[in-house]
Order: sequence, then structure tokens, then C-alpha cells
Amino acid sequence: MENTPDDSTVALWVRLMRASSAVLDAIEGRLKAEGLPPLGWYDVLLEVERAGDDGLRPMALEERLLLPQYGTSRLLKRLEEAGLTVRAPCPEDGRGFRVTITEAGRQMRRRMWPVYAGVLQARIGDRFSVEERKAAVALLARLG
Amino acid sequence: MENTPDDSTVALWVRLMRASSAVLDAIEGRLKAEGLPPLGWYDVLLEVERAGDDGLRPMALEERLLLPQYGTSRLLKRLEEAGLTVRAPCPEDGRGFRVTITEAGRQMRRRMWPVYAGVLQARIGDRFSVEERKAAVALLARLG
DNA sequence: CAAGATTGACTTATCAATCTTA
DNA sequence: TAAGATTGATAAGTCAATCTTG
Repeated sequence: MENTPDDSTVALWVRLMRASSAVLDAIEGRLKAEGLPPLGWYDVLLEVERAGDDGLRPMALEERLLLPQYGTSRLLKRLEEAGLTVRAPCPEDGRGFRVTITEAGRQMRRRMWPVYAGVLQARIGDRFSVEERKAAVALLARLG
Repeated sequence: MENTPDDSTVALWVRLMRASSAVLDAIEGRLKAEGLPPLGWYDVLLEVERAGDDGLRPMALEERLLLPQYGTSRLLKRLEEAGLTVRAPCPEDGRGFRVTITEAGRQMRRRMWPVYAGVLQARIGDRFSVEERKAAVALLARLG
């Protein structure tokens, strides 16, 4: 009736949560300490920058960043208020928009990356061999 | 100067985030679908129940659940308003409190557990062998 | 009517300031 | 003065309703 998971199942779940929040907290903490925006902004800036001059539909961001529709809307509003992205009406679909990055947005992403990358290197790159990282990726891929 | 992490480092980070949020979203989604409180309440109820009749100091909860002081304070306020826990003045330290669980709190934890456990079993227990789970735990332990 | 996107109302999270006691 | 805990003000997240166009 209880269908209690095995100890190793619970242990993996606990470790998964602790590991992800430890790295995430480290990243957010360093960004904040440098006076930079939260990590979520980086993800948006990267996707929009990659999309180039044509920009990206908010719907595409929802899919890639796994955000709800309203979350995307409000996140883009903040980025636009900060002058990092712009929204323009969509030529082929009057309901939608195309989001593009500004020069300030590109600069902001470039300032954020070394901080972000530094934490990843310190917390992941320096602590595992390539083989270990690949083994971990293969295991975690089966959870998502 | 860029100190860009290896591809496998970034890949592990991305997988880690996706895996943890996939399982977490599944748990929260099932709890909500059953009309139950969020997972954070379960963690508090479990710790407080384990503490027994003497209860637990809010400070102890902060350490175990890695919550900020104000987070603990507001979380406990909601649990108390829901009748699941109670705060009593602390005999040995006039500044502090002792939090204990109520019978309604015990019942709520028992109702939440099968839902929580079911997701863990389906998403983790059923997808990995014991050896794989132990290997994953060993790897993730080095990130926390 | 359905899809893309936004918004109002409400809840939860965060920071800094505060209160009480050690 | 510092530690345990709370709170006011503000930011961010969430749900449902809405608006506009396909």
C-alpha cells in the first residue's frame, strides 16, 4: 500500500536536489555579488542573440527555457525595460512578436558569461574527469 | 581569458538542471492535482514530526532545509494557520520557539507521502538499477 | 472557436529594518 | 552587541480572465 521507494531512490532524489541547488545558488550568488542580473536573464539573452536579426518568437522561448506563457511575457517585459531586448510586431503573424537583442543586451551577456562560466568550472569542471562528466550526463538524461 | 568550461561541463550542468526540475515539477504537479500542499510543507512536517514532543527550533529547520530565516518564519506561519504545526515559547531560550506537529499535521504528511513516493518510484526507482542509483549518488555527492 | 500573448488579482520570495532576549 | 525570529515594503511567480488575430 505504501509503495515506498528504495533507499537508493530517495537518496538519489535528495542528492539531485542538493547538487542542483548548490550549483545554482553559487551562480546566482556570484552574479548578484557582481551587480549582474539573475541567471534567467542570461538564458534569454543567449537564445535571442543566437536567433540573430530576425529575432525569436516568445513561444519559442517558452519551449526552449521551459517557461510558462505568462512567465515569458513578464521576463521579456523586464529585459525590455532594462534596454536589453526589443519586441517588434511579427510580419507573418499579427498575433505574435519577434524579440531581438540590443547592443546593450549583447554586452550584458558578455559580462555575465565569465562569472557564470567561472562557477561551472570551479564546481563541475575541476571536480570531475571528462569520463565522469559524460557518465553523469548519460545517467541524468534518463530523468528529463 | 574566457576560461570557457569544457562542453561536457556545460552539458552536465544543463542535464542537472533539467533532471531536477523535471522530477520536481512532476511532484508538485501531482500534489496540486490531489489538492495537497506543496513539497516544501512535506519537508517541514517530516522534520517536525521526527523531532517528537520536544519539537524543533526554527533555526534547526533553517539548517536542515537550507532556508533563509525569513523563509522559515513565513513558512511556519502558513503551516500554523493551516493547523498543521504549533509554536510554543522555548523554555531554555526566551528568544526562540519550539515547533511541534499536530495530529492534523501528521495526517497531512501521511496523505502527501504516497503521492510523493509514487513520483519518485516512477521517475527514479523504475528507471535505474540499484547500482546505477548508487553510482549517480556518488557522483552527485561531489557537487553538494 | 483556437492560438499567441498580455494583464489583474493574489500568493510567495526577498531584502533590509526591527524587536526581544542572551 | 550579537543571536533568534519576525515584519514592512517591494519584486517575482502563479492562475484565471482577457484581448487580438488566425
